[in-house]
Amino acid sequence: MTTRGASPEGADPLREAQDRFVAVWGQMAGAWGISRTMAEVHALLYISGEPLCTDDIMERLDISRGNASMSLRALLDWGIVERAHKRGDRKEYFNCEQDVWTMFRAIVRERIKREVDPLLASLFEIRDLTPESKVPGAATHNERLDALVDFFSTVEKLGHRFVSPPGRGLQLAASLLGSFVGASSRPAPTEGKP
Amino acid sequence: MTTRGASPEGADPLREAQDRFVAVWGQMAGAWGISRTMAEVHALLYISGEPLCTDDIMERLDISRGNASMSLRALLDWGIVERAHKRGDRKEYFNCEQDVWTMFRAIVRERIKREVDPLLASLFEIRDLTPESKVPGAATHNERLDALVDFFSTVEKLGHRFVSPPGRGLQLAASLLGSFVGASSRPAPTEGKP
DNA sequence: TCGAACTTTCAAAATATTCTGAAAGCGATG
DNA sequence: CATCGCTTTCAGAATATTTTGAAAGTTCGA
Repeated sequence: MTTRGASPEGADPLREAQDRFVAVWGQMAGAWGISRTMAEVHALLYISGEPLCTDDIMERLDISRGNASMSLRALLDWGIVERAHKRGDRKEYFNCEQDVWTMFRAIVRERIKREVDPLLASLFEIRDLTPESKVPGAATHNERLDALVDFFSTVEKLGHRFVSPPGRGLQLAASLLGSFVGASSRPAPTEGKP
Repeated sequence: MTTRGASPEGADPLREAQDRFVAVWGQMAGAWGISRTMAEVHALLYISGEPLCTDDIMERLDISRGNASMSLRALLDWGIVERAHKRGDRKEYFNCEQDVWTMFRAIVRERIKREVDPLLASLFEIRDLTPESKVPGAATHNERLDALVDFFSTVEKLGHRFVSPPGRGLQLAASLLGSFVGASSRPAPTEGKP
């Protein structure tokens, strides 16, 4: 169906842009430690901006029902997609959080919980394996562990600070740091970046 | 064979703690988008605090020469491990950056370069597919893209600010935000820690 | 209580990533 | 300039992750 018609109406540029966005977002997935499909589902819900049902997603992304279901479940767990319903329709629809800052606050919250907190717990345990009184040679080893503990404690506190208020955590941090953000101030739009 | 002098037990607590740390750090790897082995090699170099050669790493981690070589190369590319040499020894040794803040600055620098910058470039391209003059229905679509562009532009600027100075970027941000960081303040470590 | 309309689950299949080991490469030394 | 000691490369093997699809589960209306 995507065969380009010679007429100006042949291609749908909006659809095309959406597909590009879905692909780009999907590529990021690896770096973020989630599956490509999960990222694509999220991308589709975000960029289309309206509630979609499982079948919409299956068809648009060409994935199986099971895959769509599991990806949606994971997105719900992350708190960046929510269920929605249409009157007189038994199907479930899904809606992506549309405020970017709220979305990333949810992501940060979840990653702290899943990654930073367990890591800190492990670091404490590991440090307790080598009390200097019992393990004389462990001084520098313990210092190295402490340095990591300090670092991740800071990250955790900063994260909570970013996550908890309804306000603009990161933006606030940014302006406090002296950079004025808020206008997108992009480089030349048409062609690629330096 | 690890029997060290008068130690009553065969166990070496320091070695054990190192192994635990290597395992824990390795588990984080998935979430960070790097391979488990690469993270383990890094963990070993960090926690042992001294230069190790390829054979040390192979033996300690029980991995092949090829794997060790590739992981080390990747760590060098990330700029968190450096080559070292011992006099009268032809082997190459490897040294991990020992300052945690410097280490994470390198990581942030690299991730911005590899993930954020290309993403921003793609977002600009995608937005240019749907100028409102040519694609009347694209207004909200473009707004959604702009919201992401703004967000990642902010992230990029903040990142550079954290990365560039030799000082304590994140710590500074943290204290400006009003949280007092620096003491690790967590479940009581068995050993007294200031 | 039944059955239609959906959703979720999960074992097996498909796919992607990581690891190995042997061979090729490299550069210092005799 | 041949050899030695060490490092890097890469095709194929091993392993891990992701996806599918069909069956089981759930919910709602009559």
